[in-house]
Amino acid sequence: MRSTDLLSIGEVSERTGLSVPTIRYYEQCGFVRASRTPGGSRRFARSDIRRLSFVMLLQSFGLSLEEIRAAMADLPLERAPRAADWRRVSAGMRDRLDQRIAELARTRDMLDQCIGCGCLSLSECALHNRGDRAWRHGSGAQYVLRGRF
Amino acid sequence: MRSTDLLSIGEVSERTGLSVPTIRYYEQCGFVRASRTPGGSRRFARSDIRRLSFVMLLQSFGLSLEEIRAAMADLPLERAPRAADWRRVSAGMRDRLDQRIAELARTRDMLDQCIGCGCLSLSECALHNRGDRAWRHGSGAQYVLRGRF
DNA sequence: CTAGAGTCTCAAGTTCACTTGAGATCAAGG
DNA sequence: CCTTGATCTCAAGTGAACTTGAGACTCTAG
Repeated sequence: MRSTDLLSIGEVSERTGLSVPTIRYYEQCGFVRASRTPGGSRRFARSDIRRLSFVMLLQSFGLSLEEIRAAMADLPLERAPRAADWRRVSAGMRDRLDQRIAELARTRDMLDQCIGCGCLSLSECALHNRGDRAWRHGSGAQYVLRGRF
Repeated sequence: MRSTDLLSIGEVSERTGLSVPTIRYYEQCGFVRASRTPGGSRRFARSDIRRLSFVMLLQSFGLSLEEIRAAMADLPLERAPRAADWRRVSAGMRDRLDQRIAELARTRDMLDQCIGCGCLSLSECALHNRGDRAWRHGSGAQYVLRGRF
């Protein structure tokens, strides 16, 4: 084991906490690309752990896999990302995170206000209308409006 | 129309932005309870709009319908909630919202730090381990770890 | 060399949160 | 009375994100 610094899918599973099938699924989604042994078993680079951890992090922010794919689009798949690559991607996330924090804080303040003044008219007051752009936007299937981070 | 202050499902749909089938679904979930006309059509109280708006709000925070059900559990279904009822429920949400904001802020700071120092070891550093309680918690099906707000 | 653990692929199942469809019924204007 | 639009119920379909199962192959310790 550890002849080179390549990892089996089981090792990656232990280090990330992701199940083995999930890692295969994520490879299929394009988040990582594993090389293969002559026999056909996947071998992952150490940097893939970082990649997968990042996927999990963005997921905890409420992003869908598709959004995560977009966010990580300019991390090179064919080689281990350099610090500069990570910096670029993470900086974008930082901005979105800031925005989301600000939005939640705004919502909290409005909640305080509505509760405090006793109006409670969530449907008419700013509290609900804060999301106007999103509701009823497209005509097609909407499905879940996830955390949207 | 508007003989009493009861609303048809279409009117509720227009005022909340929810589709008609979704409102029926939410009734089935127990978020609202509509009375019926002799003919069998649903009639909603005005306070049900507030209820549904609140559901949408919590959903935008990333809560699942089950979590929302739990959060709204002590809003009385059989009568229009009073200001005091809303205050109680909203106060609980306010706390969770505060916690979530703090958690996101912490994550942002750690992201800054990791990016800044160049370590980028999301898997070992505090950034990822921040969520330790959640990962690999139950042995059964986990499915999506949604926004978790 | 062999037993057992780990992997492989591919297909099908599952949960959540709805949406879509079919066919019947209700409600109100002309 | 008739038509048109809203509503009803019930069943089945959908998309996302995985999980589970079946059957075969690989790898490594003894």
